Amino acid sequence: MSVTPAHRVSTGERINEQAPPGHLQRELTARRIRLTRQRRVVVQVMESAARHMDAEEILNLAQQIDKGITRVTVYRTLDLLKRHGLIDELDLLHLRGHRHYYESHGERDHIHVACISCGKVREVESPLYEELKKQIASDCGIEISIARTEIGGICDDCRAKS
Amino acid sequence: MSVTPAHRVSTGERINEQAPPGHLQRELTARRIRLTRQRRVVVQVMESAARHMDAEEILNLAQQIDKGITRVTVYRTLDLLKRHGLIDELDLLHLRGHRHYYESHGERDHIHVACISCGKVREVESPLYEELKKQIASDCGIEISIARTEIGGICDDCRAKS
DNA sequence: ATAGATGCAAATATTTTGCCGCCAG
DNA sequence: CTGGCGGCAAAATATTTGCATCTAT
Repeated sequence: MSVTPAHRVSTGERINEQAPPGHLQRELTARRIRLTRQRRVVVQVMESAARHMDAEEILNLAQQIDKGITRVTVYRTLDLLKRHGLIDELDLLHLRGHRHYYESHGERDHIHVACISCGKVREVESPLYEELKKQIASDCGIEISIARTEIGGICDDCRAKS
Repeated sequence: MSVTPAHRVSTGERINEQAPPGHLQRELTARRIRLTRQRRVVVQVMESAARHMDAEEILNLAQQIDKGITRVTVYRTLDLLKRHGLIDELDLLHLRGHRHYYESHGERDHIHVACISCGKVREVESPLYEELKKQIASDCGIEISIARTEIGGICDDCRAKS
């Protein structure tokens, strides 16, 4: 049994390998949630962009598509998506201040592994993690709806340099 | 193999079962860090109080011991302790806004399991978790120094009520 | 038609900083 | 004695809210 590296590093990439395109939009429609022009744009940003964007970045990308989108709408839309469990809110161990990061929620939970020296963030999945969650669910008598794991340390590259 | 419930619920209790008293203070002395009157008080609060306090609560408790402690000093001291890896900073899944919570770091990492309905937070340890961390460390080539897992869901009690 | 969304501006909340006098070592 | 620390006030960030207007369904 081994961890599955997602081979996706968060610095600058803009690829979404996980959720099918239009996933979020379809979820909203299914839930009878009003699809405004602005929500479409924010959702599009969340679907097509890399993970770990903070509200500011999301706003910038959204305004690139449609000037008439305000910060407030971004916050409100993120909150909406969050409440429906469609996106996750992370802090990535507060490595870079107290910003919050958002990412669209894929099928399976993944673990964020960050280097506290260079700031690279990898995402990994592991069967062991799924087992752990099952065990906690049964031992604590809880029906798990959110699970978040963030791990920090020094990566090989950074250790080699020092 | 089974999860070890810590039987410690975070709502209101003020017990520290984990670190020996004076642990933080001794660490600071060992590291040649100046021990001011104010730091002593904040450290005392962190050592003797329950986990999951936000800056506001820490300030209140500190001022109960010593009026002349300001919010700024609390923030600066928390930052100091954080930088030295002596306390952890959590957000507990942002269940109650964007506050940050602090707890003094015990020997072993534990998982925070929160009910998103009633807000209760339990802490559990699990051998499986230790295994998972080892696996990630070797598979990702990283020397882990921080690990944080937060799990949210509906607890039995709340499910029964609805 | 109308419930619910957005925009604007202002309010809140939270955390950080500059500067200067003070104290632990 | 002296370099780091704490207090004060103000700044910088980050997020939320009230209200009037607009729009998706």
